[in-house]
Amino acid sequence: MLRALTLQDNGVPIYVQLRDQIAGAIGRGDLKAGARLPTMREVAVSLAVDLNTVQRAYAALEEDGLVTMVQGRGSFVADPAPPSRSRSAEIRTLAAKVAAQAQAAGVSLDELAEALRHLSGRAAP
Amino acid sequence: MLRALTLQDNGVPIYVQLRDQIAGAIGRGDLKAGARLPTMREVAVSLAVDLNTVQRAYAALEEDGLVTMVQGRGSFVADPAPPSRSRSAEIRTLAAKVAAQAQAAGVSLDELAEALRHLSGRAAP
DNA sequence: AAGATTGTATGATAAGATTCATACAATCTC
DNA sequence: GAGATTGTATGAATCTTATCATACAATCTT
Repeated sequence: MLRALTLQDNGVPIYVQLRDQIAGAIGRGDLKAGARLPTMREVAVSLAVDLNTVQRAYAALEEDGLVTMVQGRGSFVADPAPPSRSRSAEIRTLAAKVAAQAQAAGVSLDELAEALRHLSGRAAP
Repeated sequence: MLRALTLQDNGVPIYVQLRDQIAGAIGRGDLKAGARLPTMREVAVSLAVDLNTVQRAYAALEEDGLVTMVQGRGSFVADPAPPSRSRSAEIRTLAAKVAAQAQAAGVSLDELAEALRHLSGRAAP
């Protein structure tokens, strides 16, 4: 289940906030493959935001291969990971995304890398 | 010392990225109270960004009471040290979040950690 | 005092983001 | 098939971001 979307008045464009929050929910597993996303209109109304703005966020998610939209049905978490992409490219993409999160949180990449290695059970080299 | 500032093409306004990165550096202790910030012009030139944009980021930081600017002298970290609360806990939270994303993407934590190290190693000046 | 450095300011311009209003198209339910 | 739901699309208006060019003011160095 998708935790309630929230908007902050911190200069980050609304559609970026929506895109990142939903992408996070998908990556985190809160929204599993095939799960239905809230309707664009639902999001627009609940957040008092324009339908076009929500559409932009959803379109960006589709662009990233995270969701698929079907007219008349709704929007769903995409089933497969993009197959045409090489694995190393996927890793780089994830790393770039994560790097942005880390910077926003004021965490250096080295700090995060170390914390991840710690989580994985191995000690740093 | 302030770690190299970087910009990402992810829809977040440049001045917001600069503001958040510098605020993070201050909160993290990379920039201690009284320390001098890089010149607005230095930042503008090194990142190929307009002086006005950098000024906007700095003005936002001054608005938040994080830095003070003195004409002719430079910009400095404000004296009242910002409350850096439980930093290691923040890092662990971020790491857990990111770990979930990596797992959803089929990327091992070690692979991601290495990719992050790579990103951090070739940071632009 | 002179020159260089640094922050401050402005006005024009272009691109991006957001809203409003409205309409159409595909899908589902009855 | 009729009606409701949902995604798709457009065009205008407004505000925000970012750039460019230029200039001024305070401070420091010499």
